Amino acid sequence: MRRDPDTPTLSDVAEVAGVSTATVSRCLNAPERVLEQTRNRVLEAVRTLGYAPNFGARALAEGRTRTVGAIIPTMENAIFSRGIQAFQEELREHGLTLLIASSSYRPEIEEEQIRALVARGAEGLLLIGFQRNDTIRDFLSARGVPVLVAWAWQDGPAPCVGFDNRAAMADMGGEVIARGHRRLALISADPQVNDRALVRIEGLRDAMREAGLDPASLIVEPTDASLDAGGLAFRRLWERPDRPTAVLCGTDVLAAGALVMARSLGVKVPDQVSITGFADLDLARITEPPLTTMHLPHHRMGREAARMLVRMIAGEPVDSLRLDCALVLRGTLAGPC
Amino acid sequence: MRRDPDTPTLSDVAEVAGVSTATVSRCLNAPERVLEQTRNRVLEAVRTLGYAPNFGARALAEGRTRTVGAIIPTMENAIFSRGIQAFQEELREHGLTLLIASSSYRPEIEEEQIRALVARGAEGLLLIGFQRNDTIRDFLSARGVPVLVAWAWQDGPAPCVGFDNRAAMADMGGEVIARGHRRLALISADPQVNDRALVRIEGLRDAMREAGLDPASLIVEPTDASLDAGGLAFRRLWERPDRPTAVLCGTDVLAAGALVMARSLGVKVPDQVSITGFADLDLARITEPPLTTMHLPHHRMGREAARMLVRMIAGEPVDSLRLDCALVLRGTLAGPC
DNA sequence: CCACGTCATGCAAGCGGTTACATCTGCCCC
DNA sequence: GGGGCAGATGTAACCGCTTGCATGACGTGG
Repeated sequence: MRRDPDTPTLSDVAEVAGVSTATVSRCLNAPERVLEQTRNRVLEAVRTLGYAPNFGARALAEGRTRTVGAIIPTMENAIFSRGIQAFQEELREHGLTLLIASSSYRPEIEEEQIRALVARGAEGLLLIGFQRNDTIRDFLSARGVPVLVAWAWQDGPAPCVGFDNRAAMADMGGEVIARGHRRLALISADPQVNDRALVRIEGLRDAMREAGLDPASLIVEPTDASLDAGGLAFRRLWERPDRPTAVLCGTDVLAAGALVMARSLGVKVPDQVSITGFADLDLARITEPPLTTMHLPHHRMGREAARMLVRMIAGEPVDSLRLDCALVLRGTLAGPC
Repeated sequence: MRRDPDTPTLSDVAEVAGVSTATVSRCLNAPERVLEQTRNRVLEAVRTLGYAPNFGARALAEGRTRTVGAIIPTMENAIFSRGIQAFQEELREHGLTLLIASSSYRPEIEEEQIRALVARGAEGLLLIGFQRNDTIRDFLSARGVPVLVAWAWQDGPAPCVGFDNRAAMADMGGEVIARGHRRLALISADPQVNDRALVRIEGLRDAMREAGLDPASLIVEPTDASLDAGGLAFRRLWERPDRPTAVLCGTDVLAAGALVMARSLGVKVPDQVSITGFADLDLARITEPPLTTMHLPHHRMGREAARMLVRMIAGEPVDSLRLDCALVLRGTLAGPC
């Protein structure tokens, strides 16, 4: 310990106020249990000394850190930052602080970060998606850290809050097919490392099957989660001999990238090709034409996630929560030409 | 302390491995000081027990938390999330974890969050902008917590890393004026609570003065930092009898909102009005036409901020860092009609 | 063969709080 | 007057980890 020698401690305060450390501690944590006169004397000492409690000591003695952790793929994607913002706001109202880390969509980094946040005293963890290997699962359950999965909903024992990505994408697919499209493509994040992407692919295939189309005819174009990557994926699709008439995208970011690329290729949307997004971020409203997409209640999800995690930390049981999505028809979907 | 009785502690590990707690601690923190054979036995015990160190105890004994805090107005705005992402990545490489909070652009919340993060053991703080009242300044200096201001650069004693918002906006203004515009408007965040916005206004006035225009003729339209708010501000400007020929915006988000509104009002950009942004976010490339804006090196800033803060925490002196911005001419700026 | 250095490990004293329990005081009532 | 009780405060035992110092084993050179 090489702490600053002039940082005052509880016992410094106690000495100045002429009381015991117990009394000082009570003044700070349960003022009503101390005589007003004594309390004033103590608070005066606190003030003159500029005392503030030592975090480590308090955490050790009290057995809790009032801190929760969240690990998201990246803060750069608005799909996460919206929800995390709400999550943090709600946490704050419960007196909890947020420890945050990002995994860059890499499972090994996620694992490292899980360990790091737990080691930093996170009392509960918010994670994205269900995909996770057994060693880290074991670690988590051995440590008894409550984990809430967000941005995804799945029937099962693991507590989660999110959307039924599969059903939502099936809805979107149904809508596209209802417009007469038969040759569909999907620009998606890599389903190997992103289980939300995986179930969205499945959802789209469900819709095709439902409509009597061959799910195997779906062209899946996996790519990174960036604007430019979406654009490049679109170009690859467009260069195919069996060019699709509708390009669905796993996220708005990919769709926006596709749209920009279409524009620069001189392809008219939705006249020559339909494009759809997923998430209904701000950017869905600023593209031209504005993006037909699936609205996800990010804000609500973030808040609910915080509430659920608070209950889980308190040891109360929680039920997973599935939030509704809503198709938002804007300008990028039409019938095939 | 009401900790879970089956969470293993150092001495549990020590017992299982048949060594002292000191040896276990060394295995974890200075492996080279322990015989390989012993070390393996200990690590084996760590694994089977699922041991992870108790944060409070470690922080108390070691006198540090390896945690830094950042308080940003909101994570929803990509202008912050980009930089924070990079900040966190760099922090991780130094073995530090990020505690994050948001102020919603409200000084009193920022103050509360500063206290909260310091109480949670933040060893250093990243804050946005210089505006801050004295009580909280005193608190910070009394506690000796290093503070780095980011997203803004200003000559002065306070360490900071960012852009010269004033000069950058002056550049943008110069460019607009050079195209022949004389009636300028600026859609800006509220300069009362946002010092970056304030100096950007000043920068624009500098450019006007430089060009022989009356800086008082600048129409400033203050508003919230959202897409819709930008749109409404644009409409208010457009309804004025002395309609501006160029509408500069304090951020890309506002500019995108203005652009969308212009489109819905049937106003052609840049033929009837020029619009410029500030920040060069992804969304600047997806508007139609794409946005002329000021590129800010968010990523670089986030990384540098982390490096500087690490040095500050180590007690080393740091120099403020001014990063260069670059005008990006795209499609929303032209001469007046 | 012994003095001495090196290296691995153990012992135990903190680190700065919280809190169960003990103590003390003053008061009420029988 | 003494038993009992309530309320304010003090005492000290933790909480789980790090680390300076002590210990003991072993090897080396004189």
